[in-house]
Amino acid sequence: MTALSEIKERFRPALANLTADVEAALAMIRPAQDAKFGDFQANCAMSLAKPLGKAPRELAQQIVDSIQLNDLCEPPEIVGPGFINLRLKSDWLEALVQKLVGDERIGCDSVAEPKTVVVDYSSPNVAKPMHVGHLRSSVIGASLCHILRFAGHKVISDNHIGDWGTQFGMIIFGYQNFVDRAAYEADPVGELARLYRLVNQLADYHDAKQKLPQLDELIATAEARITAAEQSGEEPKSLKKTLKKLRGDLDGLRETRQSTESKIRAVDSDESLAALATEYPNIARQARDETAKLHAGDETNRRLWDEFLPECLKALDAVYQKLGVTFDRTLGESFYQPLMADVVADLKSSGLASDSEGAVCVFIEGNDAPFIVQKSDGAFNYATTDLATIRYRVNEFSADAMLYVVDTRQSEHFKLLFETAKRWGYDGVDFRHVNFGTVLGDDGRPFKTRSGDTVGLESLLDEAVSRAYDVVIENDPNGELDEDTRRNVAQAVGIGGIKYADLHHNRESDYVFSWDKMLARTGDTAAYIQYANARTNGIFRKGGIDRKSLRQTNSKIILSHPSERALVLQIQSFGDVISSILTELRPNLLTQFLFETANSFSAFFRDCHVLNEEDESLRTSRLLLCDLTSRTLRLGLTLLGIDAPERM
RNA sequence: GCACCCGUAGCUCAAUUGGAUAGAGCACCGGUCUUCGGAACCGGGGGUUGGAGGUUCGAAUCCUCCCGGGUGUACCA
Repeated sequence: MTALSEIKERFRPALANLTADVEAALAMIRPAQDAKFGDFQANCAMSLAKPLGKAPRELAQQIVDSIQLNDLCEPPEIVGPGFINLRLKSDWLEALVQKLVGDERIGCDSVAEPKTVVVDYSSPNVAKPMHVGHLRSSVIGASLCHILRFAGHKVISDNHIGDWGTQFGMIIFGYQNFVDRAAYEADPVGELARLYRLVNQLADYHDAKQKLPQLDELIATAEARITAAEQSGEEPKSLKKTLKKLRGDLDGLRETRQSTESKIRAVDSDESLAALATEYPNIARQARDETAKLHAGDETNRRLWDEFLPECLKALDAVYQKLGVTFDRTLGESFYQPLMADVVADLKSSGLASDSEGAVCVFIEGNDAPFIVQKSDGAFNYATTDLATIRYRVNEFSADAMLYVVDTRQSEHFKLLFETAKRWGYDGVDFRHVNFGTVLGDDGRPFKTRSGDTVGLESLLDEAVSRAYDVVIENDPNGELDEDTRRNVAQAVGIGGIKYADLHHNRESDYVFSWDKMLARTGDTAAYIQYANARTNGIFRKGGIDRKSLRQTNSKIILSHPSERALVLQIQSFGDVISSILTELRPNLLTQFLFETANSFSAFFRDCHVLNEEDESLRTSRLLLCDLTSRTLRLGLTLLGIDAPERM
């Protein structure tokens, strides 16, 4: 229970008499935006008044009069157009906190109806090393799993890895033609990654060469259009617009041409690459053929796949270990291959899918592009896999809900997927595309290295830890921490910093990646919250106080100072925050809560002495608050997937 | 062309989904310290929420138009 949930229950019967949609009205009872308005505010009177033909303030008074709040709040105030301002009575708040100090869940109730939720996140392609693009999916997905599980749901986290796509054909082809045995023996995954890049580069090269003349043609046409428009005698206003559009197109084409050219130049300027390019003019098709052979059950390719895959998985595991992310299942695309033909046959026989231009498609009205479940060459694609996956998850796990923590750019795919799945019979499943924005560099473009490559995730994590280690040393000039502790703190602060930076942004927006902000010694960072927690630990260490037995004393909580009151008011809202996250799936609500909690603690710590407090009962009460704060911070960080070092 | 998204302080981002005077962090300026842990705390300046209309008790949020930017768009995932 939280104060807010209790207030809502008191309001419920009164509001039920006034509206059919009680939940909507209850949702308008909220924490006060400003402390001067009290602790909570009910904003429902204004919107309810109109349909009832009443004056809002009058209605507010009527609501207040019909509710029993004496024990809970000071007399409510009706202000402005009809706000109802509520302030908790101190003894009620003290009694509430009294329960929290002995409660591992910090007042957060388990959900009444636990659901089976499959969370699909991270999902890298095993053929290429993980990069910064996988960060958000992994971090947000893992955090949502923790939170859903904590709330009482049955959660199955699933890493839907790409282990069957066209990229694998590239590796196989590369391995058969270009492998460096010694390098492969020493570091199989490193060599496979090199082969992938090589084949990809050569394929891109030929593709670029082929496209260049077309591009030049397009550019010429675009230029001609601009000239024509300029001479068309169009009205100035609309001409300006037309020109702007045309010039934008032209710029885009030129940019494409430039990158196309540089791909060609990169190969041409390297003698051995150029030779390979000449030797393998059809490398893209050859790689595709290897993929097709693999899918068709070719023995050699299957054997290679069996050989490569465990190595790739091992490499992924190493990254996940550094990141501190785990999965219940790792069921990749290959796992669903045996089910694919049935899926398509089923869709066809039920009339959902039909042939079009040689491909098997599901058409959803209102969408231009069809949902292609089988390509014209007979191969299946990710749409097919995703449908097979849905069927499997419902059959095997009895999934009630599926969350897909995937880049927002794939929203159309999921729109079509969910719609198709519903028509296919899975309309009882709660599908959610938990979309997120792109990680940008400080130039506002997707985060890349200086040379234009994507940033490898593993090196990113290593750098974070190493930078954090430098900060740890800097902050510990007297060497109070031993080397092991230093390393642990660096790990927690570095990895935690990356995660926190990611999670504290609203997941739907893009954000700019910044080392300085993530690991800053000041501000809204993981380190700030970890530090607040470490400070509370310091108090118990210094006081030689055993926290377990402290909790068992069951001493009375005394709120003698506004900062104490503010701190507990903040902490008791933990359950409200968790329940918001359950519906909105936004971990940034939790980072915000933790930052505010750490802030409130700092104020409390400044204003209220703990160890030096002479009044024994007040001292114990404050120690209990320190313990409660620390447990809240630790639990919150854990739910984000961030470690909370004992000291730092 | 069509569809979707975004534009908030110098910078990076919030804003409980229509609530009261739009908030944080960074940066900048000024302050706190015989430190229960200074990786801390307090104060200050900084805004026509891209622009113009509209809807209503009330708009950053909803509607229309305009300006600026991004993404996706038939067989990659």
